[in-house]
Amino acid sequence: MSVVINLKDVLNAQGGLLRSPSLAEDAAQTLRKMILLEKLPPGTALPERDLSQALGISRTPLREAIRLLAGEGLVQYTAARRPFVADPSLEEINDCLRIQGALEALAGELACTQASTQQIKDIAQINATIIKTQGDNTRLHAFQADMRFHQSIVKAAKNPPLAETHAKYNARLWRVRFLSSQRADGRESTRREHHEIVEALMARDAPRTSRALKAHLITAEKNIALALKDRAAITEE
Amino acid sequence: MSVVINLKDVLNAQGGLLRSPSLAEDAAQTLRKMILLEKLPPGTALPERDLSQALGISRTPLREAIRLLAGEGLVQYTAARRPFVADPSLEEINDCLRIQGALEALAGELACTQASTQQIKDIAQINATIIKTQGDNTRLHAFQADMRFHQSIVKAAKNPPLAETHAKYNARLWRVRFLSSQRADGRESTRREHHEIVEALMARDAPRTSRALKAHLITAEKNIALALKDRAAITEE
DNA sequence: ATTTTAATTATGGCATACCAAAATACAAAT
DNA sequence: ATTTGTATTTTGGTATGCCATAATTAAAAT
Repeated sequence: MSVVINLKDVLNAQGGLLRSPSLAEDAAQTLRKMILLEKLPPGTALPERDLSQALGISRTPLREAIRLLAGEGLVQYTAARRPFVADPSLEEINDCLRIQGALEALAGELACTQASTQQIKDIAQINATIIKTQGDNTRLHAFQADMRFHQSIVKAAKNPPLAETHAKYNARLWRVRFLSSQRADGRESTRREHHEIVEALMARDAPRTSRALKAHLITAEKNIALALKDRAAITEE
Repeated sequence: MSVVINLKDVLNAQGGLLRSPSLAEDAAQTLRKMILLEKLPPGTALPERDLSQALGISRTPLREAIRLLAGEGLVQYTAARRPFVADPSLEEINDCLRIQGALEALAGELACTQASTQQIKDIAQINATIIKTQGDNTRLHAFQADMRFHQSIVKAAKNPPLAETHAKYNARLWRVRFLSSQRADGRESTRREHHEIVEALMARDAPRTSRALKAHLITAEKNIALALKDRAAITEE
């Protein structure tokens, strides 16, 4: 009798409880990160063979991963169906931000009636964390907390399709939002706006929450425009 | 020398200018229609082999088609990753309708500033067509005109990502909206609400347009609930 | 008759091979 | 040197086969 090792058990033992759903989803996650961290800058071609080889998988799941990212708007196709990392114009980014604003405004309204008091407390708690982390030089953590803040509001709306669509636009906007979060400018207005959002939620005042979230997204739009202008100036040096 | 027939030319000659993008997209469109017309009722299993054979293609493009539909929410997966036609609960449908309402309200607002006067005229024209077609016994045409009405508003907003997301929710809601459009009840309120939307657009009054579209979607929500209740009563007979 | 368990089948995930079309490199002509 | 035409290579689309696991059926035990 030969000793048969169950590879899956080994992997599960290694990675704890985190299952590996499929090579395609893993690859999608890997590529997502690479795109957002600009290891794959906007405009980069994504040839199936090279990428699949680089990731150590075959073309089939890699292809599927690319389609997933295309569905999120992170990847586009040329007329000849060649995939490349999306390179959104400022207009397109603003288009997405307006959508995100409308989605979050809806989420805020719904949260006012749907959220449990615990959920609203949690939201306030996350915001408190952001303020505390303010001084840290590790901006990444603060940024991630900010993402969690908005996600928790959407989650509190208890509308799964809304959460799903919101998540897609989040992925699509992650890169530029991270970029903009590096700037110190908007920090104070962000703090104020977050406070207003939390206050409105705690008062369960739907119109006020909606307004606060829309205003917050408009501020984000401005900050991103500034961040991109700075960056363009740096790039052309 | 043998006579080589270029199959693509033959097909293009036959189908006019409509190119056949890929087997996957064709299959997706075919399946979409079958789902919406309930030739594939909610809950139906979608085994890759059977379906691909039925459509005369291999599993690879069929698989891709299914993923596309899953991205639209028309197809879901069991825990064991077996795809089946989505069977949304009334809650989920309402969730989607609220999102659609927020998206269309945004579209209406944007259209007030972005749409050309010609586009607004076109929208009014489409609505006029709907009213004229009112008496026809062929409800399908009226329904399709209604879809065009809403789509043209979204198009006039000149926000491509918005149009894309709106289209996805349209696909997702097509079946129940068609169902609800078969009922005579809401017809008069639909007419009135459409009129208000057109008026608001022509006045380029963004808040009013937004309100009118939101109200319209809430009416749709009510009508769909009634239609589904009727249908449930019929089914259990 | 019901529950357990073992064998069988069905199904999705993945790798691979081939093809047509597009992109590229190269040669020839001007 | 530039352009044009042709050969080569690259690349996405598709078909097919194998594998592991889930679902189903059959058999056995209680």
